[in-house]
Amino acid sequence: MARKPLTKPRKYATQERSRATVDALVAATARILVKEGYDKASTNRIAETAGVSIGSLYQYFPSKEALVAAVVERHNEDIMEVVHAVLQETASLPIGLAVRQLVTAAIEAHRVDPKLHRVLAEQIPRTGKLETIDTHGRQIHALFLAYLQAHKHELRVPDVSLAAFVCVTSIEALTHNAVLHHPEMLTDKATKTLIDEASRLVIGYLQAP
Amino acid sequence: MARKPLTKPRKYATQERSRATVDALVAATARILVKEGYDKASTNRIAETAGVSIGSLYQYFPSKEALVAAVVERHNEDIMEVVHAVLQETASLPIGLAVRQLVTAAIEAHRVDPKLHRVLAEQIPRTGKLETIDTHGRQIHALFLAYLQAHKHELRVPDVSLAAFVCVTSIEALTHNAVLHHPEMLTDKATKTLIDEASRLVIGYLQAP
DNA sequence: ATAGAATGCGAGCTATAGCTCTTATTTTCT
DNA sequence: AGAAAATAAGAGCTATAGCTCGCATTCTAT
Repeated sequence: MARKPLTKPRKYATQERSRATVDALVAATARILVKEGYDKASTNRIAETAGVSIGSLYQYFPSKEALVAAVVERHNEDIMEVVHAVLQETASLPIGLAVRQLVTAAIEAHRVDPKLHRVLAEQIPRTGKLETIDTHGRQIHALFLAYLQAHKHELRVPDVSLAAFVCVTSIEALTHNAVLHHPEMLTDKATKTLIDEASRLVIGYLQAP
Repeated sequence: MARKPLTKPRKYATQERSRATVDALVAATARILVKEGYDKASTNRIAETAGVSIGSLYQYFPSKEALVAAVVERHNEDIMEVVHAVLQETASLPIGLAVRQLVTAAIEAHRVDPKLHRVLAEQIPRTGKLETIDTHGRQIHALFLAYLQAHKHELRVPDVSLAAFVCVTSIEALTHNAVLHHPEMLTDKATKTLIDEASRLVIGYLQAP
């Protein structure tokens, strides 16, 4: 009924031309996701938008899901770049300042491509490959946990790992929610207030008497 | 090409028999969502599982989306029942105790039907009707804001409304995340610790010196 | 220059999703 | 009892999604 590998190996691009194709496909996928939503992002449409034939598309991506996964990964990388940068500068700061930086970074991260972020968060069914792509969540958690452990003496919490979970989850939710569902919080003034409050929340928690 | 309303009005069930049909359909939808995931939940499959013909299905639900929306609403109602109950008992308590109750309620709420909750949160593309069904989020926010306003004298926050946003968002994210992605936090002991920490987080924030 | 690999193409297949419409059954009302 | 309204049934239509496969084109390397 279905012979499996009669077709060519669906492998990574090696020549430059093909890398361009792959890039075009991923870019087109992102564009359509943002402008038209997940439903309209059919593989045919993606190929067409990318100026690539449907056959070529399937040479590099075994499924629509794989395409979306690539977009997610690319977006996560973009975000991690921002976060990483800020956290680096922050490593040696005391908690009071570091947390503030972290919150700021979180907001920055959510501003990288808010529309795409929203689509990825709200419209994409996490199924199959997509199910397991919370990479950057884990990563941030690990980074922040490391920071906390290095500053253990400044803390008053019973369990550092749990504390990291509490902080990261809260900050992420706060910024996510603000950026995606409360545009009124994005004026300069409101953003500042939000940062203040989020920082107060977390710092108070970490250093409570 | 397409004549619009040549068919019967797609209206609400009035007789008892039809109410049963509707219930069966909603229940079947929920069951399939949980057991098979969103993709497998085709209208045909739903009708079959409900023991109802596809024609009858479309007599009451104009689309698959409407069916899912019904499931979401039913689930939200279930959750709001729990939350409402707890918040009622809590209205006159001081913040220290009230927040603890609220956190507990949040966890309870997430335990109503975790599997369904997860599917609804992770697999359902928020599109069309679904886009606007965050009813219960708004509701909880309003309820908690009312509580905070009634206890304004106990607070030390610059903006009560913003404070409500911060608290509700954090608690929701914490419990959501814990219940859905950290089953190890669901032992009795771990849950207690989580409640302690979440409460400390929020109370510290609301009453900071 | 030419073989062989890598890449690109796109007509077209298969499957199924969502949905309509006609016909049959049950309920309600008089 | 019998007419009319409400409800149920399900064969089957339309559309399109995802994807394959044979062939054409372009690269790479000798």
